[in-house]
Amino acid sequence: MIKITIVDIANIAGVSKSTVSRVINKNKHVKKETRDRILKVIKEFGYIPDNIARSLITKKTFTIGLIIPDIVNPFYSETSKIIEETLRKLGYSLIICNTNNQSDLQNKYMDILLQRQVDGIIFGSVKTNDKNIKKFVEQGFPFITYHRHLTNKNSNFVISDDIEGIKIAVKHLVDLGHKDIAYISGPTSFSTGFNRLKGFIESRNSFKINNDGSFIQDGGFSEKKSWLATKKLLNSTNPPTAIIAANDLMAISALDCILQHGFSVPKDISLIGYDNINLASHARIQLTTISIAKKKMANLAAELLVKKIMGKKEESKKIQIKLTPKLILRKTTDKVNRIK
Amino acid sequence: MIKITIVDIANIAGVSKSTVSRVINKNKHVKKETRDRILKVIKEFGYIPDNIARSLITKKTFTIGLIIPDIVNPFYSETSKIIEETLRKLGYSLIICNTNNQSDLQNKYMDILLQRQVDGIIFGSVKTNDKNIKKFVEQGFPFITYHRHLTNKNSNFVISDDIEGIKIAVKHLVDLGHKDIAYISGPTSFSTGFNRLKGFIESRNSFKINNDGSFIQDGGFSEKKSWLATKKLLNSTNPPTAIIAANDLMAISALDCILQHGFSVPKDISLIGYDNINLASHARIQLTTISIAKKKMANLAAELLVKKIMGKKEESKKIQIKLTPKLILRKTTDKVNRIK
DNA sequence: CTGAAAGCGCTTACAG
DNA sequence: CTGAAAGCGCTTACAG
Repeated sequence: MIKITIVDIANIAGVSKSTVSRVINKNKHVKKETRDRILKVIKEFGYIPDNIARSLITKKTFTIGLIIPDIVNPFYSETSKIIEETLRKLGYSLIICNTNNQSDLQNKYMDILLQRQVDGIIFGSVKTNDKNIKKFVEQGFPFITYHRHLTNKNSNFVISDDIEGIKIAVKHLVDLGHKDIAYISGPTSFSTGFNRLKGFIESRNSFKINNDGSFIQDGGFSEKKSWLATKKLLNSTNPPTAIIAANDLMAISALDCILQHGFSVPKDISLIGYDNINLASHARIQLTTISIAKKKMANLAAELLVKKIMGKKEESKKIQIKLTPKLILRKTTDKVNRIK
Repeated sequence: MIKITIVDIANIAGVSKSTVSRVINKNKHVKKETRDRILKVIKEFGYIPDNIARSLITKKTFTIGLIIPDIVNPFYSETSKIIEETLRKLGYSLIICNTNNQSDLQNKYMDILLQRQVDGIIFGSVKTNDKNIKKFVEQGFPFITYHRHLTNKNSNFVISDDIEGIKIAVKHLVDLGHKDIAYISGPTSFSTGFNRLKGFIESRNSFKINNDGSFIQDGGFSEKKSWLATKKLLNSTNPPTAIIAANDLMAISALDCILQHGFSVPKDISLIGYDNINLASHARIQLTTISIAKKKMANLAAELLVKKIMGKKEESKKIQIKLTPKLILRKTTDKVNRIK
């Protein structure tokens, strides 16, 4: 199949390629008859302008890169879908990159995306102190993070208020009479892990409940680590009556561990997750969790980044949005029940 | 930030841009000293060749489009991840497109991808008779389908043997003494739906078990429809003792329905899914299912498409691969137990 | 309202 | 081993 170009269309329609270009770009200054004639030829020959050639001049590729840890993680597949949909409606395509939380891979992806001249990058996961991404801030390269943020004062982000989220969870358990509440944390190198832990410590102090150091266990945002952390909590001399996990996957893994050890949820142990992934509401899971407005978050991240790229004046200032999380009550929390 | 180009590098290194180009493209015919000098300048100034300009000449974008129904469906997120990883290692980027099974959206995406000059397209979902995609076959545009195939004799695909898969499921239930086996089917406009149903009918006949017409219910590959189909089966005068669902999400939805109706699995009703998604193995699900070699499938689809694009002679022939599925025994099937 | 010319940042024969 | 020239398929001032 021979490629048909703007010159072919111009020749057939008996005009110059400049005029054809004007028609393609919906420029007003073309006589109606000329425009109609050209449009007809374009349709007849199924001409599609070459975006590569266009991009070379306009310096716009209408492509955005999305860098996330893992598309298999439901949180990221759900938000990716919203981002992709939002971007498509705005005329952009999405290049997807899974880093598996490896920073060398993330750096490689950043290079690849820059070489491909993407118009901007959305990060679904950043370490709070990521040096390479921080460079972007100085260079003025358009990017935004969602879910997690950088410490950098001028970075753009759309996140959920993670400190507040854990406070809501602790308050719920305290209201149910729990005083021995354990927390399975995520890595504090991420703002999510850091802020959620911060929220736990702060509210534990303000409620004056048991602040046993062993009640804080590292789950590394990993199902396996969470399982092991839970086991440790269950086998301790003073096991907690409630557990909060820093995300749902860890909570569900904790649930698995608790059941396998012969305990019952919520009778023996109350459990709260975080994120409200689809799986959390399944009939056999019914996990009480903290919901973050992930659709809104994803949608805003995509929309605001595009506005920034398009250079709307109002959007040239920094984007820093914090959405409010809320408690989703299901079947894994109940009044404290001290068997011992 | 001013963009640094090949001309800048050439000037600084005191050579022509042709020579710089040769170095970038790892062309042998450059004197070692010259090469080293240029490489040094490139590194010093952080020069990154512009892929857009390159693509305009080479007609290669090293970009592949992936068209799938829904990245949130675990089957597609898991296979997408493998595809993305495989492609990255081969130097390609992935543009992702969610169609939600809407054919107009699929057509729109095909136009977008063509305009962006992708080197090829991977389809994770095709209707067996899709006319627009069939056109690609005639035009010789490089593409491959995985999981589902077109009827077209010359199309490229990597699939799992779906007829065989259901036969394995039926045989397992028959071995457990089941004679009243229901089937919740997917749309037959997809090869998966068609072949799995075909497998069910064929093996039901060959085993000479109850071939009641009402035992085949349409679940449309939808959780909601599956739930309703299951309800219908449970409320019938002669309910089945076992149910096979054409995919795991439908099976898990069926499980939910069965439990909510006060029946027990597998005591009252045995249940088999299809696909073996991660969720199927969860402690609270434990779904017996048919596993398809999805990682291998995704990996092969990506690898073979790239080979085809690179024009290796051996790969210029059509790619038609059928992988063998297998039974994954868990906790949702048991010997028949006729309570009535 | 329309066209000729320059140019985007590269690669690729063609010479030497 | 290296350079000058042409060209990929467009857009964009500049003229008229």
